[in-house]
Amino acid sequence: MSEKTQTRDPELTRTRILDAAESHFVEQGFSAVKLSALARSADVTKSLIHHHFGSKEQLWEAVKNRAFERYYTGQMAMLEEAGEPDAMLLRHSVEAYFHFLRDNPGVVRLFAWTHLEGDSHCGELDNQLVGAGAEWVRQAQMRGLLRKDINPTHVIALFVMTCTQWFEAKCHHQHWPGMGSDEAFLEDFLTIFMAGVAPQN
Amino acid sequence: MSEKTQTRDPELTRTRILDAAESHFVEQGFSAVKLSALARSADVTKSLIHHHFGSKEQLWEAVKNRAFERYYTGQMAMLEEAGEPDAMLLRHSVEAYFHFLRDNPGVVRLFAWTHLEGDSHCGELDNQLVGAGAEWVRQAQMRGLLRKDINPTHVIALFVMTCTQWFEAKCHHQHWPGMGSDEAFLEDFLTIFMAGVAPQN
DNA sequence: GCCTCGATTGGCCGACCGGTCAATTGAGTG
DNA sequence: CACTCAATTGACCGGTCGGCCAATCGAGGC
Repeated sequence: MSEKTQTRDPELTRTRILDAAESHFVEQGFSAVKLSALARSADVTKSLIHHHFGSKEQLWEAVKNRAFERYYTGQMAMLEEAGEPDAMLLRHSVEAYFHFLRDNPGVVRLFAWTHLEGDSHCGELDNQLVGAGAEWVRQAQMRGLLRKDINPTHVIALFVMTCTQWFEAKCHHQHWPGMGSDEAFLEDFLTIFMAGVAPQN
Repeated sequence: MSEKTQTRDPELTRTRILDAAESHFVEQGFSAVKLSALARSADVTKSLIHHHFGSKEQLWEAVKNRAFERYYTGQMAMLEEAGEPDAMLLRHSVEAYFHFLRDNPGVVRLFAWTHLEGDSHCGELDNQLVGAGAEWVRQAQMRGLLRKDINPTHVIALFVMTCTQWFEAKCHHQHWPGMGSDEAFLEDFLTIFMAGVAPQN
């Protein structure tokens, strides 16, 4: 059978630690996390964490790497199933990205913590992603689907940043007077964005 | 003369501590800051910090309050000198906000740290700001200067969030292929944004 | 010239942090 | 079965964290 009842399972232990660590780091950032509490919530001894990951810093790196790899592959899959560049693709990409972030709040916070730390590594990870997106925009521009007088990379950056900030700073602006729901904001953003990038007559 | 050479100046001490604390907190966030290092860089004893501010947490609150008050009054001043709602006001507001953030990188990071902490207090501070901005958008909509089918608050939120995220996550996307300078991005954003909120024919 | 009271100092404390280590356990190997 | 080696444990360490306190200092009021 596949389920092992063995008392020792280093692989499972590793992921148990990683899972607990991710939730702690996502919630509190690097320096506020205490290894003792982390060990407790992973039902593991502190020494075991050091055995598997070396140090708190290395554990943090491991957590980030795993999360960003998940993010990266998820985005890559999205991008590949996108299909032919037509008028609606950009709209659908924005919607997909927005909903992806909504469903993965952890990754948004992880990104935010690393931004504040000045860690640019995770930013370099999605160079390909952005490059591919920008390339698509460029093609759409040539086909007359999008206006030509804007930097393709900026188009991608604009919607990525907007989606990110919406979820990252939600606690900040959710009390603003007149603020709508996730979907209402997305709809208005898409209205403005799509009209803004459309070819001018 | 105005310059006092007295050995004791509690007011100056307070601001020396606040200044040093702000730069530390901006750089490292709350929990990574060590009071001992902070005291050293403020040229002050640790005890003196406790004497004036009570605890690390209260000092953090004081730093945030001072910074956000500065932010708030700065924005209020900007808003009041804005003048009559004409076609260019929105564009100029975006430019002004963008450049304000560029020239005050500390406040961006301070906002970001508090977002991640889940502190919604500073978000409530600018309810009036956003309310006033949204009201202006509403008037512009009625005058036919802006399209009517979008939530005014979302218009404000969109450009605020974009400017914020641009500076907050700069380390993340500055290596993206094809990314332009501050001004180049602002120009493209304004192009898209202004075309997007313009009345549709 | 005291006297008062806040400003300021240095020394100190208990808690707890991340990390180490020697010892034990258990699963695989031959 | 014995041997090996990684997994796992619990006790422990040095460092330093935020915070406290008694003593000293200095400016201003009477």
